[in-house]
Amino acid sequence: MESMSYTYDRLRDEATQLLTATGLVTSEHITLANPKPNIPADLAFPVFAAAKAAGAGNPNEFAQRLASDIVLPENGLIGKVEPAGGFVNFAVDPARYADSVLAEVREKGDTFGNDPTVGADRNLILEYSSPNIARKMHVGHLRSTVIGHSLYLILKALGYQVTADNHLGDWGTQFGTLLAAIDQEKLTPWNDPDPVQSLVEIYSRFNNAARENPALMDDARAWFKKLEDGDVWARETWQKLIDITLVEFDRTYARLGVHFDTTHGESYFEPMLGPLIQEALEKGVARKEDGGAVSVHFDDKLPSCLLQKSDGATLYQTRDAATCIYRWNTYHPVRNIYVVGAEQKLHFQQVFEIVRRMGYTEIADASLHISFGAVTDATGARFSMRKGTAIFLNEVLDEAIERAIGTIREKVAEGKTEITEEEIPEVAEMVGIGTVIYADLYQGPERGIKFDWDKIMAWDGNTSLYIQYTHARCRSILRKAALTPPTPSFASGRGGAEERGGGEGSLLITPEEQVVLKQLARLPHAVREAGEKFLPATVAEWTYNLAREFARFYDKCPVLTAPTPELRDARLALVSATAQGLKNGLTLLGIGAPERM
RNA sequence: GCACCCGUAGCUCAGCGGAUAGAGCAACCGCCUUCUAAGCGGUAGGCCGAAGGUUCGAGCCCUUCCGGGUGCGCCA
Repeated sequence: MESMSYTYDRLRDEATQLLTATGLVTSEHITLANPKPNIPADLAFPVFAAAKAAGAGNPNEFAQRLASDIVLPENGLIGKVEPAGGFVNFAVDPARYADSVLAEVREKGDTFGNDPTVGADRNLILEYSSPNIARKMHVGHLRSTVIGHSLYLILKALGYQVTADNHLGDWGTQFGTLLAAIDQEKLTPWNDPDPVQSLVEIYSRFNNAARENPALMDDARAWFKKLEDGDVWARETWQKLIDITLVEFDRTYARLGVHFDTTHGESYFEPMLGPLIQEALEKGVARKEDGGAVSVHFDDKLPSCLLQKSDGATLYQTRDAATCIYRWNTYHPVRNIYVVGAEQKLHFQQVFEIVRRMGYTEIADASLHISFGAVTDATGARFSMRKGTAIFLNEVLDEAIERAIGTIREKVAEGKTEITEEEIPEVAEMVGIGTVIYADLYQGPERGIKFDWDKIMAWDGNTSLYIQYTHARCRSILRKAALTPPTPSFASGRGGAEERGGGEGSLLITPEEQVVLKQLARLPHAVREAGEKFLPATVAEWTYNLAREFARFYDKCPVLTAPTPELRDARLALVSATAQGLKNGLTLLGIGAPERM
């Protein structure tokens, strides 16, 4: 499939071609940089490496020679070439660039920024969220869910056939704990008013008791073994625990707008575990220890781990290795991605290495752990379900929506918004939940997050609310413009203006207008980069910057009352394109773009 | 002890080996008779944890150290 070419791509290609056409540099020495904001150019070519390769002594002179040898084509996107120190700087032709960008945003609409040629329909597995059954989702689950879902949207926009998998924690000794407690105390949590809360309490009560009396844990381990062995009561009870928990999880996912294609819990892979251990033993990857446990040793690079406990039960590593191989056999993905906390880095290194040693090198190479730092409280302490310090995800969402409703009502009282009473609940949800999502996505994932209500609900500056507000302002202008009769040039799109000897872009020449256009043009680049780095923050940053540049334009350049009808139309086109860009950026983050707020 | 992540403005963070290191928050000063002031402009704020090295050029790459976090078989 031929790669997709946006205006910004053509700008870069044009610069590269102009440089190579001089015969002084070859494409291998060309890397284009973004000039610093104080430099009046849009693309820069640092000549140092090329000058060296060409045997030119002085980079400054080489840059001057290059610039003077370049012949600009008549209708190209580049309008000016200038040497500056060891750089050759390219500036766009404002009118032609503006026309091209506006046209492509108008043409692509909701798909502006997408590039399906990157993924080219290849399969990709993306695992995220993966909460444990019989627990409530707390703020710690937010990161995997939100980062994962945004990556899902971004990778789909890049043309991958993405399978989103919610790898539910529905297996393991923790279920032995619950079964032991339910059995001992003859409990029926599924009949309680808040069944999942009951499970959380049962689990914590049992663990507390087990610390006093370690023999209880033996009972728990025994019950998990029974579950694995297919004990009827254990299986039925376990299924009930899953069912009652999923009801609650699904409600949370619906609020967040998060989607999954499959929800194979760990238990799904359980039938594959025996054969997997057998295969690992036969291939000499694992070995049986004296106590009966099956272990894997990795030279001195990685600490060793277990595939089977001495009582015959399996572990997390066993199930993940089986999952990995299953995914290879089922999907043959080019990437197998896990969005899981940083504390599991070693775990995934071990799993991928086990799989590699078993001969599944393709899936080992394709597998990737996208890790993120832990969420802690303001003092840096981790949230603990046991100590009752955990903040539940639904609480956070409720609080965010409450605050959004409060603020919207204030604006209604001040007469600052056209929002209707009926629209408030929907918009408050978009705004409140968007705020929570954005607070996680705007920064890179490696750092930990200190959970702070005021910060997560912050409503100034780099927040989703600012972006949504900017979008609503765009839409407001466009609504008002529709109330007055459009002039012919706007009604016929770019055609009318071009007949007058220049597109609407030729009128958008103020710095404020140009900066918005140039930022708009970069969305495809930002989306591709986000996909390459698996980093939604790239898209968040682009979207925020577009909103910021537009806010400056909004302040300086009247649209509806522009000096001439032609300029009004040209600016309306810019407003429309900006609204589209903001919406597309927010959408890729999993955040809604309200019409009014 | 070993491994990985982080260390950039008072706080939270951006910064593909390139030009004078950037945003937001907080602080201070301005701007609503004009498209939503949830906004815009301005001021102030920095030995980019430290020291060596590589390079024409280092916040970015290498080495060592310091500080914080996380993880190191019968939990997940």
